[in-house]
Amino acid sequence: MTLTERRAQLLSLIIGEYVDTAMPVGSDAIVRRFDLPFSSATIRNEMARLEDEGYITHPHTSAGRVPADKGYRYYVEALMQERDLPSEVKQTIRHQFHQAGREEDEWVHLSAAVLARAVENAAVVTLPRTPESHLKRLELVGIQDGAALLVIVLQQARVKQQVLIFPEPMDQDQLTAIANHLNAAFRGHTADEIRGSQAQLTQMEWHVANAIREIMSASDRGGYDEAYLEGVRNVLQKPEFGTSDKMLNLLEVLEQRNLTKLIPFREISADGVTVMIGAENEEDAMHDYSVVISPYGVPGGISGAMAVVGPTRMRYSQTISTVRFIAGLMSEMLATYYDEGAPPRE
Amino acid sequence: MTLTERRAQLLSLIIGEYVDTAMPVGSDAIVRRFDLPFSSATIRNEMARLEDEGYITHPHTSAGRVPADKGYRYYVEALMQERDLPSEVKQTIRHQFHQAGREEDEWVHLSAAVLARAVENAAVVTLPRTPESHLKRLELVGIQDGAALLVIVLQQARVKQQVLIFPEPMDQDQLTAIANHLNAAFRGHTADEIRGSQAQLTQMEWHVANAIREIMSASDRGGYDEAYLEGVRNVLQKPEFGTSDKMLNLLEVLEQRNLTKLIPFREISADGVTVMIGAENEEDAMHDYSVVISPYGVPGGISGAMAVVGPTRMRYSQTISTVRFIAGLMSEMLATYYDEGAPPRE
DNA sequence: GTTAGCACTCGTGACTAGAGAGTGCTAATT
DNA sequence: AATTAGCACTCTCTAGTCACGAGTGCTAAC
Repeated sequence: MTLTERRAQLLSLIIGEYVDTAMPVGSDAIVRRFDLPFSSATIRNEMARLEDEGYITHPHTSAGRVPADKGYRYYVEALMQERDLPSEVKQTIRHQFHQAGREEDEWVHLSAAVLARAVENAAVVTLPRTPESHLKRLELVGIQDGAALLVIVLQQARVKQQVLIFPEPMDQDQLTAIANHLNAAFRGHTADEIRGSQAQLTQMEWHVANAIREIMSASDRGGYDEAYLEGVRNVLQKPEFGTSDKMLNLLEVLEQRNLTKLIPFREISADGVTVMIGAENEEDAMHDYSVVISPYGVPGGISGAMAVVGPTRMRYSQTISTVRFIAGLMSEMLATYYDEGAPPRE
Repeated sequence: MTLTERRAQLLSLIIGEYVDTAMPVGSDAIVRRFDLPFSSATIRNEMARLEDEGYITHPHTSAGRVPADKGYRYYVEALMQERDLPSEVKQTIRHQFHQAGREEDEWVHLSAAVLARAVENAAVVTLPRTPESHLKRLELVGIQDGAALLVIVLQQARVKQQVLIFPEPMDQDQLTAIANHLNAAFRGHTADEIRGSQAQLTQMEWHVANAIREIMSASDRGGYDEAYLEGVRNVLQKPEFGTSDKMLNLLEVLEQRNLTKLIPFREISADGVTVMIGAENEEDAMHDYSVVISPYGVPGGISGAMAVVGPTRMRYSQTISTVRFIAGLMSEMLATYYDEGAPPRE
């Protein structure tokens, strides 16, 4: 399924030109533009062959050629050379990144914004999740007579909180006592272990333990369901969309944040960047869009995914490099702070 | 500056019709549509007067009339009757709300989504903020040799976290000692009080205290800067925007989340709903949009704002009712959990 | 294998004409 | 004085026509 050298070259030129201009490229135009040592007729013949084999198409007779999904695919696999990002760009991105605030959510949000800006498309970054969370510490702080704030710290520096309502008034000393007892009983445990625990608990303690279990389970389940989305505007600006229905479809899917459906997070290879082009994506609404997606995180530990979504007409090389770079940065940051190894049982 | 009874009626009809159809309404059309006891010529005369006085305009000669900002303003002030939401609608909204999760951020996010859906426009909800935060409790949990997670609980059940890097390895006992000391010294204090404190601190303790101060100050400053935005799609769907520049302008402003600029959060009246119509908003990008905005929260305590953004052609009555209702719900929820009264100094 | 030549196809933009919706004005009517 | 009928006028919108240009596909010659 390989192309002759010349056809490959030609495909590459067509894609390059089309990506830049968003206009179908004709045989004549391309000969003049690149000073090819062939006539336009030759190019036409070659184009016809490329079309026969499905790499490019025609919007209609007598328009130029437009790359098809298969053409982009071949380009990404065989023709494109992924070059490193220019160091100024890297520097800029690093700089934007170091303005990150203190919370993990903020990093995720920021990385989505930076990515979207860098590739001029929409970017989606999921919250990272841990393989299975272990309880590190819990705290109960009274806020009203019958209510307390439950704060739990999980392995990998994740903090969760919830307001608990008690059936009867509790003072801070009682709360502290409960917290101490539960800390002693459950430190280092997973949600499942807490469920199966034989520890002797008062009714109140049991109430709290229940809440803890729920929060931890939710945290284990969660992850790819929630994500930050940035740069929708970039996509809408592209000339190929004139408030068309396609665009609204995309928006609909993107906005409901049901991204797991939309973007094949599951299919991503464990390392490196995956590209899905147009109809390769099962979701109908995505048939005119490509997704460039990469996992990030610490091997065997905390991990998430980030993706770029844009029209199939996309600068794949640059996009892939950028996603790779930002995923790397994010992984670094997480590693620095959260690489804890096996959870201790103190 | 009041209108005659009939002109007011007419204005009301024009607005009603235009809001529904998005098309300029003509004298003839309106007579037939509503079986008015006048001829279209009479209506034309009245329309001409309304136009002279600035309540409606002409896109061009020989098109029907379109309400002007001033017309909408008059409508909102004098003509519109705000009716209570149908109880099914209320019930639906309440139901969606009660699926809210555990964290305050989630409530805010959810309320934006629910609001956007209910009014079929974009919705913005700021994170609520407290007047001035008091430290309630802090916790240090080691995560690596030289790093610990600082968790601080503020008055009103706000939890903040940050990873702290120490210049030298610390074990959990040392961390706990620091936390205990600082808890004793600073419980109930504000950021300023911590800054001015005379407490004797070791170098490490001082390091931590600094971080606390910073986090608290940031939390006091913050608030209106960050917000959740939902339902952009609803606005883009409206017939009046065909990927026009106006739309992209709006998107640009909305997406950068620099909402304080965009929406006059400062001008909102302490209670009740404020409406800004078209050019009443100082921001140029907003001249074709109206904003319906309401504060929410606990009087004298935690508070934020929520707003609906849509084209000036908007169902003001329904929008106002909905915003009022959802702001009320949100306030209730906050009050239930966070109404602590004056901060205790234990 | 490459190229020149040529007929053919479509989309685009400019122009025109007619229909439709609406206005504004005037003069007649109530 | 308010209302109405009548009418000329304006402007948009749509469809139709036309010429142009970019492009293709094919054939025959190099």
